[in-house]
Amino acid sequence: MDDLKILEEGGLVCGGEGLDVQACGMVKRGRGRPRAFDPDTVLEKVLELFWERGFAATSLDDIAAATGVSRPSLASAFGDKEQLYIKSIELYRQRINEQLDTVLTCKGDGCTLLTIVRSYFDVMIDTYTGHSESCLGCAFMSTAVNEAPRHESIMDMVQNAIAGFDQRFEEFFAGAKRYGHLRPEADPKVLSQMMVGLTANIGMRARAGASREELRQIIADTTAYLFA
Amino acid sequence: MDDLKILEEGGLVCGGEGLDVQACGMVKRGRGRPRAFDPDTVLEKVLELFWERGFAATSLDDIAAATGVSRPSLASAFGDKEQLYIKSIELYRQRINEQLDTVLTCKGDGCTLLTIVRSYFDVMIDTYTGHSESCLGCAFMSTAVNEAPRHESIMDMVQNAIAGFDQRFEEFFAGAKRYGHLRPEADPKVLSQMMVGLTANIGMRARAGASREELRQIIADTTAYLFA
DNA sequence: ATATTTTTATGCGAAATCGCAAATAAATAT
DNA sequence: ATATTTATTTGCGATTTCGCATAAAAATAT
Repeated sequence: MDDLKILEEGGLVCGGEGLDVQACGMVKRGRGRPRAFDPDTVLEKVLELFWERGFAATSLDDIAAATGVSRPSLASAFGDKEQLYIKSIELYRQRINEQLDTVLTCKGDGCTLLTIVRSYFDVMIDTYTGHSESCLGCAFMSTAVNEAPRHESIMDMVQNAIAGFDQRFEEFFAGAKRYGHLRPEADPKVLSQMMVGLTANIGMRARAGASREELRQIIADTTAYLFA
Repeated sequence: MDDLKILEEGGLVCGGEGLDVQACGMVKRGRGRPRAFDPDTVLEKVLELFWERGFAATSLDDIAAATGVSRPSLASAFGDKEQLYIKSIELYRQRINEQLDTVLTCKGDGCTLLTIVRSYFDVMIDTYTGHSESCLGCAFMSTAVNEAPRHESIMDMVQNAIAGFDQRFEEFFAGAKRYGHLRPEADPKVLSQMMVGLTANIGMRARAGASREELRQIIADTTAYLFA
């Protein structure tokens, strides 16, 4: 039964009428009335709202209005407000992690540490400035960190995310060092902290209205200093 | 009349009974009933609440309960919730700025760039971890930045604070360079960004529960890398 | 067809939240 | 003393907010 639920949640929405279940892909629809919305699409919209307004200032009514999904339906699909928030931020995190997979690897020709690091920051700057009219910045730093002291589950998620970033950068620099792209005296842990620091810096500035160009300039200068 | 108000707000509370007005200092009390509370003391408590819970999750009732000052009195003394928040954060900012005055200067003997920078971070780490049972971090980064997109006045304050920090660090490093404490090829602007980045890094980690020792270690390593 | 299962729609209720207004209290000015 | 000024107290009212409970709807299973 739980297995079925997992399949449902992960799956796409089938057309419905005369469509063969097999042709539709993995999903064997369960018993009752089907969802009228796609959870991932809704979660995307939810993330947008929480990202801009923060957790506390976003009401479930706001979310219901923006998604067209009623509060009880939201609750039954995602749990209470805190769980909904966490699921939406996990979506954010997952999306960033996928981009990091793409960006934080050496792709053969003309690929230096500096170019990799800069392509990472390109991704982050786009994320921080690209999704809305208003200044969003980093959803983690700008909204989750705010709530951490009073919400244990959010605190756990934040700690987890930070640890994940740390590990990822450390492995990246350790690899770079192994392949001789890094001076032998450079410490992967220290460079990781620098990366997180620069990321935090531009994340904060982005939410305070800094332009993409401004942020790019900061990154151009600081990465040149650290990695050129 | 406006002058008088300013004097009141800035001044100390006089004992009241047989005390000579002159002996009490600058304050000539106005006409009506005197305040039953000291605005600065109240603002201190208000800051504490906002700092821990954030702006949106802190109600005026919470504040009234914690300070013993009724909501209408708070409103008449400080304005609405947003203004109250801003005034409490300005207190935070002012206190940090005073500490920066103390810390960001060369005090003669055995004073290197590294020791100055580290004493700066000592101050910040104490600020971020020292004021409460719970993990507070940086009041700006953790709470104000969250609200910036939806509150113009808070956005202005955040931009102002960031610009102030930038300027301060730039002047500091420019001075250090003038006196030969810095390699000629080092750029004050770049180092300023590094400082802000490291500050943002530990501010975020502090709110996520990082211990003082953990933060000190990060700072010891990164500052050694940058300034040793 | 009928029963079962799951989702949706509607609405209630209790609590919180904030601004405001009226009455009271405590000081100074004349 | 009396008037004036400013703060405090008390409480109302409108709105928001969230969880929950009940009824209707839409699918599948038998």
